[in-house]
Amino acid sequence: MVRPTLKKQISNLQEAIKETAWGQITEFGAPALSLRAIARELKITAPAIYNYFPDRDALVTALIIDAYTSFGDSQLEARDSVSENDYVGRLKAIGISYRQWAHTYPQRYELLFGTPIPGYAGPLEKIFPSSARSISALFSTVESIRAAGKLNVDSSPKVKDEYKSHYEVWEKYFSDVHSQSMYVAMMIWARVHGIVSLEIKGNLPPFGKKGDTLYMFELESTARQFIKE
Amino acid sequence: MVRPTLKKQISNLQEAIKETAWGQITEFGAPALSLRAIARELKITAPAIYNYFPDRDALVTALIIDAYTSFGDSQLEARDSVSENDYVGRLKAIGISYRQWAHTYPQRYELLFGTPIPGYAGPLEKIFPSSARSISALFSTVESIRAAGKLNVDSSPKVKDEYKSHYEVWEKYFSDVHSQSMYVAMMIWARVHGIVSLEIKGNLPPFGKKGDTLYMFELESTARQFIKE
DNA sequence: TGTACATCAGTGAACGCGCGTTCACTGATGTAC
DNA sequence: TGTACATCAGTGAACGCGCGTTCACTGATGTAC
Repeated sequence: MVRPTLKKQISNLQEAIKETAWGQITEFGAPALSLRAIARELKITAPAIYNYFPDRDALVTALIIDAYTSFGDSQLEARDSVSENDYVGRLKAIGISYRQWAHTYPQRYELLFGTPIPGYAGPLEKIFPSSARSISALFSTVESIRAAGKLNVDSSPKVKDEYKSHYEVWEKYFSDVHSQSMYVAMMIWARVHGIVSLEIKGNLPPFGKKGDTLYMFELESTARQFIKE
Repeated sequence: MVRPTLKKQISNLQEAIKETAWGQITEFGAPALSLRAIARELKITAPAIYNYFPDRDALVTALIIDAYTSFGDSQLEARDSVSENDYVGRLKAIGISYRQWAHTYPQRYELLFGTPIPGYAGPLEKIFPSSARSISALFSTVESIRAAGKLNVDSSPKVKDEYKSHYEVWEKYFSDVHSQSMYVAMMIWARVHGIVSLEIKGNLPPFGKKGDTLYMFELESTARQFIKE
């Protein structure tokens, strides 16, 4: 029934296509991704790619999902590397891992959180699971802090009922996360994303690759602001 | 000597090209910017554009400089709309204006602070003056706070001498801004940029266009953290 | 074991497309006498 | 005022390029009897 040899070949070339695509993205940027260029580098012809991906968008979608998965792995790993009731430690570990992943794979970070590829409109429902999983490390940690009564509500944004309707999409995946936690998590995410994305784009020139100080300070400030000691 | 009629025509079409370019960027994104598409929309032929811009990159550079100028105008205006010694007021005004400008011109914001256009490597020395000017509203405000002894140094990141060499580029434009102020200004910038860029890219879905609450809260938190009352 | 057959990954030619840029040109406008 | 001339913004054809995608094909591999 199963033909292992063929199957192996298939998955090899499929992986090779994706790897080459990442190489191209690294070198020329995501918007310049081209099936022909990938084929050229792999020394195959362009139509061969169609045996593995129905069209260019499908390849991009696969890349995005892979990137979210890799990102999510590192986030969850960071969270779980610190004991469950060391709240500050978990938050910091997640934050440090966030920046590290982004610096290791700046193009993947760009692909996930930067400008979308022109002409590409991904199937959100396919992407969302891996996307939600990747952010769940942060969400679940903040929620566990709240559940333990350690969330400093006084210095957190107040949830207004009128905004609850906006949660719909997320509630499907984070039904067990209190909206208060979502607000705080979003705030934390925005802070780390702010520094990291300016760093990656080189818009933090006075600090160059030395954003460490700024970043670590921001993690400390943030933990101090939102977590009761 | 001067031929006003001709000159007027020139500047009209030059402006029209840039306006059309912004329209295209709004509709299809910056990376998809195309001289032929602009010409088509203006009902001229593509080579006519070469009378106004030596090549595509020059047009992009002009767009970027214009965007920085527009952005800088709004920043400086916001700063100067509040009396000089109302530090919190000035910071908030700048912050609110930042987000407003970004939401009014999301594509310009993207062009300035988002993913670069593939294949475009702008002449930084041409762009930097307008770029530096645009961020100077924030920098000068933080510096005036520091000079007045109102900067809360305890809750600000500490400047390390080893990083001073990274300031070179910026020092040319901000020689009168203390490095401590730079650190704080960068931190503030990263915070507003974090929220705004997530909003623009739709990555703040539970809040949608309702990022207001989060944003205003962040401005308040930030002012409270860095300014002595 | 040997042969006839089926599968199907990868090929090569071709499609129609849009792009930036060049070039010799044209024709309206404004200038000089 | 009228005419000959200069300017130069915009034209239209052409260049070489790369792209995504389609299609009929080929030829190696594995299967069935």
